Amino acid sequence: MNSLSYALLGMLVRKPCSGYELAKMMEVFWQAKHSQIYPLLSKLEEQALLTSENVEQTGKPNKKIYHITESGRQILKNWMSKSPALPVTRDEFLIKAYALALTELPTAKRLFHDRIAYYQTTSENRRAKIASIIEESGGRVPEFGELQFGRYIVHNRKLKMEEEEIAWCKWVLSLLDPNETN
Amino acid sequence: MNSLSYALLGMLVRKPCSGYELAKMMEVFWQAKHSQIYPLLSKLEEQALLTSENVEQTGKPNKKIYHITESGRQILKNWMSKSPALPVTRDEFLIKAYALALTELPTAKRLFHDRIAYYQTTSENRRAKIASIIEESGGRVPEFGELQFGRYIVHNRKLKMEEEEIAWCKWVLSLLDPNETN
DNA sequence: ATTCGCATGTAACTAGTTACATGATTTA
DNA sequence: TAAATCATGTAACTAGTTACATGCGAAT
Repeated sequence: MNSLSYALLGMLVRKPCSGYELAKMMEVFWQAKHSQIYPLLSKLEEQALLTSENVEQTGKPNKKIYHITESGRQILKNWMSKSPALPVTRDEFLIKAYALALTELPTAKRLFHDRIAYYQTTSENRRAKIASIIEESGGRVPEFGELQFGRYIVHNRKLKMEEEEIAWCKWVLSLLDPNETN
Repeated sequence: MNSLSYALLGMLVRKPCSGYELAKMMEVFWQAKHSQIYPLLSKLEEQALLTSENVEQTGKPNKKIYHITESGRQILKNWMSKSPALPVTRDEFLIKAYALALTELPTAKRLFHDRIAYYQTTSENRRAKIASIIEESGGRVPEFGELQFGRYIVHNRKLKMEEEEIAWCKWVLSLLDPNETN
């Protein structure tokens, strides 16, 4: 049982999903590839933490919908109360920021402008996502105990992070050229 | 050449270091283990991106100090101007937050309180680190072009992130118990 | 015409972790 | 006296990525 296993179980608590859907939903945590997800789902099914159901489709490939079992739910709940492993962020951009003295000013500025553009896009998508969660919850913020609560707080965390990144980039740009308004 | 290679080159631009020191300094980016770092340093030396110097010590084990070469510097500079790979954050805590509905309220609250405690410690260390960088720069904020600039902005990014995490945890706690002041 | 979305899988590889191995000095 | 710091390395393993493989329907 690695953290990806728990992530999959966690998403299946909310609703039964196909591997394909899970791969897309994994974006909130980190982007696991389908080549890692599919074999893991099989393994979790072998361990009876999941069951699967084949769904025939027309015009689209058939799919396998996974459901969490009671023992899957138990294992997840158990793991929940243990103190989590330290987070790891692997971000090449920080290496570039660290070694910034090596580049020319225009290159440095471009790096930060591109970063802002990227996070502007992701944060807009994030706001739309949060709005859709609120909509799904009948137009109000989900409360603890409701299935949507976890999703709601996690996407909010991500949004904050994305907005913070933009703010930091703007701060660095202001240091890069003290005379201009970026 | 993977991102860890560039991270090592980047840190060696600032000053020559031993593998042991580099392993500790890697904390700003992510915590790479020495078992990954030592063999990589050898490989980078084979490729002539680094040179090493043996330093005999008394009372302590001897060490190998690595220096970046001109071609190492060139390769790093070249990589700098390319657009960076997307950041990846693997954080088990987010999985727990997502599946929060599965736990009882006291467990949920403990999870967030522990998280706050952890980031309170790291953010205090971070502030000390930033203060020491400013001190090293003669008591003022380093400017673009100075070697310390990159370190300064990166540690500031980390500090913001840590403070944001605490703020988010407090927000979640306020949702968990709307009647108490956390 | 080509690319995108749907959908699932395996094979080969690279990256990262844990454990093994050693050993003196310093601090709690 | 137990643990932490300094210091470097290898072996065995797990986790994650890239590439291979297939194929229809819809949109551009």
